[in-house]
Amino acid sequence: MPTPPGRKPRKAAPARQPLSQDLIVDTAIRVLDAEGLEAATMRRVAQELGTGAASLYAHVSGKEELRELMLDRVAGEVRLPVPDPARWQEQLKELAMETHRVLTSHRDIAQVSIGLIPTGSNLLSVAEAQLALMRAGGVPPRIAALAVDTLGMFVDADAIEGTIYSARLNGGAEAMEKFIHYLGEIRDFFKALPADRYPNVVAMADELTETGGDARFEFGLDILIRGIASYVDAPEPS
Amino acid sequence: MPTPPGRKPRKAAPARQPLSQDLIVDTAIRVLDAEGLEAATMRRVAQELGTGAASLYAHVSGKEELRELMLDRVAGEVRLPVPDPARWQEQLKELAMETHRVLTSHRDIAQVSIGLIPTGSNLLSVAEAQLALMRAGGVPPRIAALAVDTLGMFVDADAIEGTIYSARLNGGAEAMEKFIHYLGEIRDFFKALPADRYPNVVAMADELTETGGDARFEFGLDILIRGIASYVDAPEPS
DNA sequence: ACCTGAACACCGTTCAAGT
DNA sequence: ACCTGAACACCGTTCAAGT
Repeated sequence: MPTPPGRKPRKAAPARQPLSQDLIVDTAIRVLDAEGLEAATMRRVAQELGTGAASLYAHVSGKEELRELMLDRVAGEVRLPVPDPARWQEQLKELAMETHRVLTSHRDIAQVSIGLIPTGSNLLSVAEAQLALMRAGGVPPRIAALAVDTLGMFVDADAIEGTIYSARLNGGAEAMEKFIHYLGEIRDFFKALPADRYPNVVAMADELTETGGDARFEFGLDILIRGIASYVDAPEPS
Repeated sequence: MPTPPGRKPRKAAPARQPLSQDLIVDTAIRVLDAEGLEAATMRRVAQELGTGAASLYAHVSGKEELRELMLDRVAGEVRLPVPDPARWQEQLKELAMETHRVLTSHRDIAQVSIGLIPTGSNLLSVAEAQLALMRAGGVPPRIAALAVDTLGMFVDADAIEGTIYSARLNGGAEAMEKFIHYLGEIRDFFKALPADRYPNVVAMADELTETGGDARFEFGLDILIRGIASYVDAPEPS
């Protein structure tokens, strides 16, 4: 069939943007934010871009690399402090909370972070900022290096803990309600346990099933930073 | 064809054990230990049992429940202390290390533990033991409840950290070598970074890429328990 | 160089049918 | 009640073929 007059011969149907690593990561994060990490598959991201999964492999080595690129893009949202040596403990806590906030604002992306040595430029900037704060505060290098790992692990773990249920459910405001309801069921379950085998679990059922909100995270953070600070001008651990 | 004389008419070909939840969990853990969590799929476990995946659904509600049952079975291997109030901090540390040891001896099973509220009987026994130690030591209930969460998170996170690479590789002794080699590459990468943007990462490249072994884990544990102990006979945090 | 369709070797879960 | 095969709707990755 010849093209009828007045109709442009189609070149690229919907004038799609050409593929690029940035575009792929953008799209993957959109899917992540909307439906969680599990939904951000190669095939799904490709479909969102109007192509097939095979096309992504020209820009990304595979699923694992895409996930790491997503995490590093997200890490770019973390606002870094200007070190003030007098306030290093406070600033370290704030940075951990800011990182936690950014991670949890992107569903279960923290899943990618745990057990990953940071190599992306934004992830490295966060690590650099943590190290700078501790060095300014006089924390010995070996302790500071260990503390970066420990703090990162703690932030990741709590971020995962907080998103695992809401990520599994459909998300949205009703997810929170469902979680509260689930916690109530757990509390009743704990209270119904045999008191001779689990006396403390039964007795502390209420305390164990309090959402805590950010309090639990801050509690852990406080004792971690307290511990780090205890090595300032002190001998290293044997 | 009639059955030839002297040959028993086949009833159940290899006289297979009938399916049961225990048998399914046993088999799943065998696959886990041999090839890691990712390999322990419904289909794979069923195949190992000489049947189809659909057959498992009569004994287990799905993949998630199977994983939780696997974790609880593994938790049964944790040796629990007899509380000695005078040594509660030491015993709490030992219990955390024992849990860590058991988890890491089953590949990446810790992945299942993080972000899961314990409901299995063995998991509850571990939590009960932790609570008993802290209560014996005079830790206030609210702090003890928070500390169970925090300690569990920390143990899980470090167990994941330690197994993530070996689990991804084929496992075995050469996995460790490969990991050491990978760490060396990361160290070189850190040292090659622009020193103006990442001065501390460059300067501390060696410290940041030390395997640390169990030292890092113990470091975190020490400061966590130190922090918990600081709430004994002290006012609760606001 | 980049993109594609098709294929390969997998997933978890459901369901009608069998015993 | 328990088990099964087949089907459904997915995965990640590879590869020969196209432009």
